[in-house]
Amino acid sequence: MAPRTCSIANALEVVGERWSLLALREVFLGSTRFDQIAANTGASRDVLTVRLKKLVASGVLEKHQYSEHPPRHEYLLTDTGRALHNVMLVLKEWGDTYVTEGPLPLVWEHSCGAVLEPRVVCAACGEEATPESLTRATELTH
Amino acid sequence: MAPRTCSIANALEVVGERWSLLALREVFLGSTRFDQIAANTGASRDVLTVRLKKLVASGVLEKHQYSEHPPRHEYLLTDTGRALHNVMLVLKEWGDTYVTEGPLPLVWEHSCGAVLEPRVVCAACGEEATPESLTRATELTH
DNA sequence: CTCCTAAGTTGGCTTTCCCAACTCACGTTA
DNA sequence: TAACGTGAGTTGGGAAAGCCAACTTAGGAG
Repeated sequence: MAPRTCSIANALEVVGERWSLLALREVFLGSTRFDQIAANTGASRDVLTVRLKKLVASGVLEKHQYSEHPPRHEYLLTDTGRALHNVMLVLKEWGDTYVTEGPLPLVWEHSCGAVLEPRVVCAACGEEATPESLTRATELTH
Repeated sequence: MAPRTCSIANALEVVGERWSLLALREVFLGSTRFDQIAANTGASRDVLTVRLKKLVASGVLEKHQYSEHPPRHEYLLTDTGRALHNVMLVLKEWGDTYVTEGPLPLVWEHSCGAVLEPRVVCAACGEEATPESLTRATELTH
């Protein structure tokens, strides 16, 4: 049988390879240049080249020349890329809670003044979206 | 310089390899047996064996024997694993919006009656957590 | 001139991945 | 009791991807 098609698989097709999300993390944190991204992620330069090319081709990042003499570029988030911020927040929260030991290496403060603890809620009612509160609205064969 | 330590990297250390999240998706969807997971993800059986072992070792899944004669097992989510539901929802939402073309292959309905559109909000104030609404509460060297 | 930086490229080696076929323990069917 | 089916992996061999360090190229800076 053919594997299930779903948007999780599709999303991972774009950002699921090693180093892709970490490269994006760096851009979110303001390290937009190749050497910074390489140093801060630990990715090897050749792989990083391929990842960045793919992220640009997928419309997640764009390569922007910020100096002509000498030619220098930086990688910037597109709207599509900025939308991944959610993913990183939630993944970070899971890592904070279940994986990272000791003090958290990165903490965000929300504009309300509180340390950010992200919650995933239903846009319609504002209640938390738990596994139990969801039912499948499309039938799947399997 | 040493790469940045962060919970995103730590999380990806556990669930960032190819097939890990898709295997978890299957368990969330109720396909808890090896052959089902293999068929529905498309992962090769040897790699899937390694991934499932790692997820069990990491405390994300547990292997439960549901029949003694014949010996049969299924993979069940631990609390740690269930907490990844958020990640999948948000990743799926991103894939739905920016990657998947045509009709969405999987749609959830929330208990409030609406089709689920997940939003990531600050637990303290309930407002959406956007990149602009956040400031770093810890200093990082780089 | 020589040195330095940014942004990759290249070569060589190692590790993973993929696929199909095989195993093994048990049931079931005839 | 022999043949067949099923779940859950194992195994072998080739293809692809990843890692590392060194090299390149284009342009300042001293």
